[in-house]
Amino acid sequence: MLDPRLLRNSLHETAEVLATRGFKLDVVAYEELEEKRKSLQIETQDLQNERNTRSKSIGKAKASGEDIAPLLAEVSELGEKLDAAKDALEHVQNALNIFYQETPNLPAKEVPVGKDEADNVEVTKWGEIPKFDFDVRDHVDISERISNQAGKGLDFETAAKLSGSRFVVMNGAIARMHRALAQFMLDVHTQEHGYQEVYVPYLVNSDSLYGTGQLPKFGEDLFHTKPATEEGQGMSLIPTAEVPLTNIARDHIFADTELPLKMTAHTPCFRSEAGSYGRDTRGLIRQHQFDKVEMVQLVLPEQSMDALEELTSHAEAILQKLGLPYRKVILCTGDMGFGSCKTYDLEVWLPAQNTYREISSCSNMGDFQARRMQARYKSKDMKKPELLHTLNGSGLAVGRTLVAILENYQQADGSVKVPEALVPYMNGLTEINVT
RNA sequence: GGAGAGGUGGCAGAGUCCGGUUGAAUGCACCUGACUUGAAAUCAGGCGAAGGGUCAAACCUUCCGGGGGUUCGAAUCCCUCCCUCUCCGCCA
Repeated sequence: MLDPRLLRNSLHETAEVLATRGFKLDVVAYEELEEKRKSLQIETQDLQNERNTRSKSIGKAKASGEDIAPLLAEVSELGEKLDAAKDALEHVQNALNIFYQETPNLPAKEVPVGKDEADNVEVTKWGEIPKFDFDVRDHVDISERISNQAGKGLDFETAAKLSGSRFVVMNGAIARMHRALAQFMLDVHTQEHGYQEVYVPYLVNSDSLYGTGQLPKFGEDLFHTKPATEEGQGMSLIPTAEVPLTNIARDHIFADTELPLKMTAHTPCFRSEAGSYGRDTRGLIRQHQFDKVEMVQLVLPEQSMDALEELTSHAEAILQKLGLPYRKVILCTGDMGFGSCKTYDLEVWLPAQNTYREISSCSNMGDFQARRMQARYKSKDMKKPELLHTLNGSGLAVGRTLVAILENYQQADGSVKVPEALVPYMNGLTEINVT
């Protein structure tokens, strides 16, 4: 959520900036509502004031034994007026709330203006793109030749029987490497990057989803145990650990000395991928369920831009340690997520696709989520608590990292080398052989 | 699943039976000042949030888990939902 004052005080400038993200703010409708809100609020408060004053005098009169019947008669129609004013105000306020809730964050000034993915700007490239003197296989082909008694390394057919499309069963050394990757990432972040390891719920309530911005606008991307909009509170499967990790700060006031707070968690993530039926149907790239190691930082406002650079470098460190070539792009205004004011994507090289694919997304959300969550901090010389800033990033998406290793480390005979950094996590195994 | 207790300011904790001047006693924490070489201790004062209003104030409104109701008036009465705790049962 944006600061309401931004819309109230500099509506047109704000609308212009939002337009660079492809968001059309209905300025006329907003102004009309805001004007109504103001007059209705003043009217309502005046009526409430009158009611309060009269009620108090009734109380006094009663206490001193006077007859209160005439006083009661005076107030009789006040209640109806008040109710009408309240209803009208509530109506307008609800309409305004929709504006506030559905308006995305403002991009930082340095974010390149653009329409979509194609306008993202490459910042850096790392690593050598591997050259193969044989026909490269994609991770699905590779994994089919690495099996165990239970089945193929990546078994999509069995998963489809169990659950449906976009699920996977992993077997043997592939499953082992998947597990090893998550352990490795957690160890690096906790031991080298200063993150606190956290275990979180995978089912969350709608307040949490609202806090990080998934609701009310993006509910169809999630799996719900029952409709979250219904009364009675259905819980939803987390689409990312960002949701539980960030909401730890909800309705909390931190001492400034407690910040920055850096947290990391390994969780499964669940996404319905409602809008992507035709895309990435083969392999592990786009699944309804995937594992991810997430990093979240809660920081002082003036530190959040530096923190974004730092957090992104933490995700890069994993790719570098694994020796995976990647590039870092800054997302343009049109491609950024709803709550972000600046986002870097890390894209790993996938030989079989002959292109870079997203493996991490690191965002500074500014105070956007904090305002929704009422996540604040206070220092000794501050009179009032202020909103803190939140950041999050994948460090990394585990499934896609597995894909990248299988494809980048494949050898002519179909075997796959284990990246050096991962060998200790694979019980000393240096190579996964064809079976 | 059964039985009971409870959700109040940064925290702890009164008030709820018998509705009125209670945004809320008290303690802790915190801030300012006095005393002190400094600190501690002591004393005096201050100290919730959101919104409106103002140059700034004054001032006004709302908020005692969420929602609804009764009433001129609700932290206090009624309904409902959520959550926490204790005991019993079941269980990884």
